[in-house]
Amino acid sequence: MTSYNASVPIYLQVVHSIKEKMATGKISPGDKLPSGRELALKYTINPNTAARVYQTLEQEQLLFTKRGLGSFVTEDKSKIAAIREEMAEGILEEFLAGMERLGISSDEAIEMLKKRNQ
Amino acid sequence: MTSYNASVPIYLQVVHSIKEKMATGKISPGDKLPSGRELALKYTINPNTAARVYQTLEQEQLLFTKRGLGSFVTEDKSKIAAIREEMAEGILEEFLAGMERLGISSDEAIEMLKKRNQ
Amino acid sequence: MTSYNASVPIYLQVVHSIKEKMATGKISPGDKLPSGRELALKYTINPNTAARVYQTLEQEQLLFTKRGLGSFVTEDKSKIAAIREEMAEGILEEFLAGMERLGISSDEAIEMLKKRNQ
Amino acid sequence: MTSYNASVPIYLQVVHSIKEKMATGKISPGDKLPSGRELALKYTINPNTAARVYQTLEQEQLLFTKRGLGSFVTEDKSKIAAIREEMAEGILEEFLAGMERLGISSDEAIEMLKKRNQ
DNA sequence: GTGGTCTAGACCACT
DNA sequence: GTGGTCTAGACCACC
Repeated sequence: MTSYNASVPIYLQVVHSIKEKMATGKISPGDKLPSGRELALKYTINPNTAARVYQTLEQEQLLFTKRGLGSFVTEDKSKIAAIREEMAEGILEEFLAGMERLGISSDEAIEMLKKRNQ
Repeated sequence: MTSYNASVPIYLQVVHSIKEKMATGKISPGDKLPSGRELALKYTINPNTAARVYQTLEQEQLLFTKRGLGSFVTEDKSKIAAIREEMAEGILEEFLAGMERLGISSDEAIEMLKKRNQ
Repeated sequence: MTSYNASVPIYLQVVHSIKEKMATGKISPGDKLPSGRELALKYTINPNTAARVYQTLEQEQLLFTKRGLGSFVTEDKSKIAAIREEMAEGILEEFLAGMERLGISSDEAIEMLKKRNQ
Repeated sequence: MTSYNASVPIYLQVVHSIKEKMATGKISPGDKLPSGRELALKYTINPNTAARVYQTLEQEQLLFTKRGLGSFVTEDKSKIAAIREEMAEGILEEFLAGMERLGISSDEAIEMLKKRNQ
């Protein structure tokens, strides 16, 4: 997590942070995730909040829990690919929205990118 | 009372918000800005923090202040144009950085944009 | 408590005093400046006012600040040379202005200086 | 009086201000000066302080008082000329002192003046 | 320890 | 009314 944003619930911030680690390969399919208590310490959040983080990720089938063993990143690589695309999509949206706020069209934005990339 | 917020300082957030209004033409050269006290009320910040906002913008020569009259957007349109470019640049940077974090190159990012734009 | 003093703001007085030390070589490029709290004690001003002093000098790129370490005189000697000239210029202006108020021209003022210097 | 300086007694500041008016011809030999009470109002000082101002100027024979009529600028033009020189001398001293603080000699200072005067 | 930010409230100068 | 300055005291982040 880079910067704290007051309007987004903490548990979603942590969810996002973990998704990013999955999407970027910092954690891989099958990897064990820290325990709820560890997560709570790491992000200095309430254990209940930590539990909610894993609960949310589990609902999205991005991790599975083995009773007594802990939580693990899903083995389903397509899921991982999906969140990667989803995050890319989000970044793209944000980019276009920011540009539009400045009155810059998608086409112009693409031109700027190309120029910069030369 | 309100606990300190770690992320981007409030005064810079407000500075950014005003810059955006300048860059997008929502406020124009010569326009009077709200008084420090009004700004403080509008953003529910302390008058001193509001003062710091205008102080920062004045240092960047984006506004000028007439004692006892208020603060006004600079008449220098080139300054306004400059911040528009600067902000676009910033958004662009952030976009590329986010994409890179996902392991997506500039070229790929441009392709994604094009596809989306069709 | 201490009643407000109308003349030159304290923080600018201190700024000037530090600039003079830079210009005269009493403090050199890279030197560590006293901490904000020390400065506050030294000049018996509020820590916030002391902070403003360094903040002002930093904006003029005459010092740089390392978080948690302190503030240091800029390594850029040209900046130092520039303020020396700037201060000399200011003194010169004040001199000529004072003489003019007495109805003494620049030429006459130079003559007086020469005479005195013999 | 332009700027308030805490270290100089108020009555001397006012004395200086009046001397300047004499030296620059804003008030002329024989002119009537404001009454003590008027002076006190004008500079928002205590009437006793105002009295001390005139007392000081009278000691220097720069003004004389006619009982029941008020205070008047001395008719002795040489006195006026003297304070003009005295003030010029003071400005000159201050100039050289300031330059010396910057490590600039009298000769160099004169050179700077000449250059500027071209 | 360092600097950075924020609040609360005061007084002043200018118009 | 406006902005400008200053104080007092708090909390946070970095080292």
